[in-house]
Amino acid sequence: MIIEKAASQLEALGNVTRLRIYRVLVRAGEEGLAVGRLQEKLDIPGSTLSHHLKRLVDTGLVIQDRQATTLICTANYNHMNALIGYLVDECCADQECDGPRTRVVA
Amino acid sequence: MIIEKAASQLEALGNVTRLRIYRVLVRAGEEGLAVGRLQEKLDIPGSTLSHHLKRLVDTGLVIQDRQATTLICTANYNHMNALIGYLVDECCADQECDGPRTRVVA
DNA sequence: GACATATTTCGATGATTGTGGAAATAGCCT
DNA sequence: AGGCTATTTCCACAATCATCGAAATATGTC
Repeated sequence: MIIEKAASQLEALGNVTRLRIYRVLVRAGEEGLAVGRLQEKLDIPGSTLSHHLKRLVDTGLVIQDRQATTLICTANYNHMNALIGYLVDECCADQECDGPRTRVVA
Repeated sequence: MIIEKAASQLEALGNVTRLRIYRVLVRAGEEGLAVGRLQEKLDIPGSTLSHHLKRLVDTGLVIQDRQATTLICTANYNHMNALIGYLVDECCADQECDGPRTRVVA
């Protein structure tokens, strides 16, 4: 994981509208959700939604899969876990650490 | 955790300069690092560093503690863990989930 | 008080972002 | 081809951001 990628992913999540979108997709799980369903759930104009979705897709946090006319969006858990790992993996590397730790479990 | 706070924390981390600052502090552990030491390590103009540090402090991700003329900065692990928890806590709530999971351990 | 060091605030500039309506495109069906 | 639905691209605008030099402030020492 290079820092530019981590930063762009964090920045993608660092906007209320995009974070709402992402959380709905996280809740939706592996089945994902069509763009239209997202739009209904979130009550956002299509152009705005499309714009934000593109940013999430560009960073790899969201995957889109076309099924006929509808686009199914799913949260990419692998990228999310890599990002979280990046944030915590060097915790206290320079120092003794007694604080809480986070780890990714299978 | 309200979504506005999570988003502002993510946005704070979503900038290469601030992420570099934050990671150095994470590595530094509980002892933290003075602003001056950060500046040396990162080779950033003081005004720029101060500006970014302020954003990290405002969101709660970094704590500053004055010791005489120097300001010691430390990463706030509790806030970081709360943020990570917010990102993953509702994973697949609407669906069966076989994907990887993340949890915070003591 | 004078001075030294650490850090922040001010101010200005160019760049990027968020928003959403209108028009365009993509894919399917008959 | 024509029509229908789903989604994106285009465009414009105001708002926010990143950067950093210069000046200001804070805290301690002599």
